[in-house]
Amino acid sequence: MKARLPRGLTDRGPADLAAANRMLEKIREVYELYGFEAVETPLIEYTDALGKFLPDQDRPNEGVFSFQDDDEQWLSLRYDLTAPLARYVAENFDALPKPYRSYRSGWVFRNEKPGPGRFRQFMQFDADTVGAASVAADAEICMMAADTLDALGLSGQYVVKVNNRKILDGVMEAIGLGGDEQASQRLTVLRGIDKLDRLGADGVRDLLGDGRRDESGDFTKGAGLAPSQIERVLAFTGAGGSDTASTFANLAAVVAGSERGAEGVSELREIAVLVEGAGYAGRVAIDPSVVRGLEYYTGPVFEAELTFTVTNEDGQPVRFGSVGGGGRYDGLVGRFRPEPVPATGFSIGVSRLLSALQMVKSPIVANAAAQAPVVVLVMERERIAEHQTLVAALRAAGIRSELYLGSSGMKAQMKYADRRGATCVIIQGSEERERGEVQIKDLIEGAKAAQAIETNEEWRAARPAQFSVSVEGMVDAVREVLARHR
RNA sequence: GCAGCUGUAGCUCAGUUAGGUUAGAGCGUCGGAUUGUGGCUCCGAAGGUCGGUGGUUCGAGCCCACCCAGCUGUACCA
Repeated sequence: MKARLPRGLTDRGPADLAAANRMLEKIREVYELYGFEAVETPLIEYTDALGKFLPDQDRPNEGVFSFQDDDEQWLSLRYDLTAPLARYVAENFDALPKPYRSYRSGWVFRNEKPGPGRFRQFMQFDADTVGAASVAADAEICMMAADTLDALGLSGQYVVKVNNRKILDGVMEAIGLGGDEQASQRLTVLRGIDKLDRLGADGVRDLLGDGRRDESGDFTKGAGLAPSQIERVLAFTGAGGSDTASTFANLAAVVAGSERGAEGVSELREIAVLVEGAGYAGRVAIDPSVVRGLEYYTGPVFEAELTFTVTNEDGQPVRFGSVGGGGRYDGLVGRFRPEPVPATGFSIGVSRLLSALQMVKSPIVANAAAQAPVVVLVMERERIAEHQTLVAALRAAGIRSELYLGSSGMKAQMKYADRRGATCVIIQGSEERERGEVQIKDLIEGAKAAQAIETNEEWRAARPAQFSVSVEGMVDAVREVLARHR
């Protein structure tokens, strides 16, 4: 059998795990500080609780991993953390304080085509406030997102962009796409706008009109809007002015004649006032080009974007882009309840944010991995118990250490220690044992010394960077060596 | 799903103007020189159904058909 990792999934090593844990801990601290509390829900939910999607018998795993329970009910792996939270809140509604503010991180799964930076299993870190209809809740979430990015060492390198779905609804109304029968056309428009950053205004213009042909020759059908309708939509996405006042003036013009649009503008204005009043101007900013592709948002929508540039595979500098997003979803919890329940939340894409932190060499994630263990070599196989006492002494002193457990000779053991990244090894053969001593070899110093050595004979004779200490002195000596290379 | 490209050793790739004996290299791995010392150097070894199946041919890694897988773009992403 061939060992192979399913596509779209990934293994993680010690360095990645340690870095991710450090980052998650930092995010958690900020969320706790804001008074959010932890909650965890399972990876599996009833399929119908996750959304309107129901697996059909032919393709039950389209988009979401699904399977049938022994009672034939459909179960699915969660594809985000929002729908399971909605289920949890609805199910425990009477016991929870409202507004209920909670956070959680965990794996989510999507059965979609993977690509660079896109996996079928990935981690999200969410915070949500359920039961607060005020835009103050939305503003708080945005400010908390900003504080989180600051805490991670990204100050000045991000902006949390805010928009309002109601304004777009107003624009749709104004160009005659308001009715229920045009819902699918509205969704096409929404998704077209969402690609603005990737395709530019011209690409989006094609998508809103007849359609667009990509470089492989594949054709994507457009929304079929008339030129005047398209320009009105683009006037909305391009309404961001040089300052907040001009942005709002542009927005007011774009939604002229739509009550819902005006409501959105006024909500957005309220958020702007709250954010500026709290001193977050510049970090949290109004940006009409943010729409988000999801249908369930009902009001404010946000996106956290990193503004520094990275070079892509073609050598072109591009913005790092979005590391999280969210918005108000007043309809989701209400699906399980007789009364409507307002809610708003924000979701961080953990692995994307982590790669950003690694890219800017954030101290939060640099050298997060534990120092490699001290390796005690086995020189006299029949006296393994005595070697074990050396390891035990190191461990008792809190020093990460291990006994070589393979069957190879000393040379191979040295190679093993080298490959482990060990800072030093402990050598006790019969000579040292009889003297009550051990040899401590500093592998890092030794490697440096080796660079000056040319010949093999010299190399073998030199035995660089190693010294003898009494068994009693071993722990202190090892501590010194470790401290030198920390 | 649609479109394009690519499949030769663990990895990166050669494989020559027209098909021609036993398919190569570098890196990596393992062993030895050095049975108690990482590196360097030298020597050696292991490792391949040439993605699969069928076809053309005296003969296929190379040509043809179909299939599979991977990559890239695009769509979908509730």
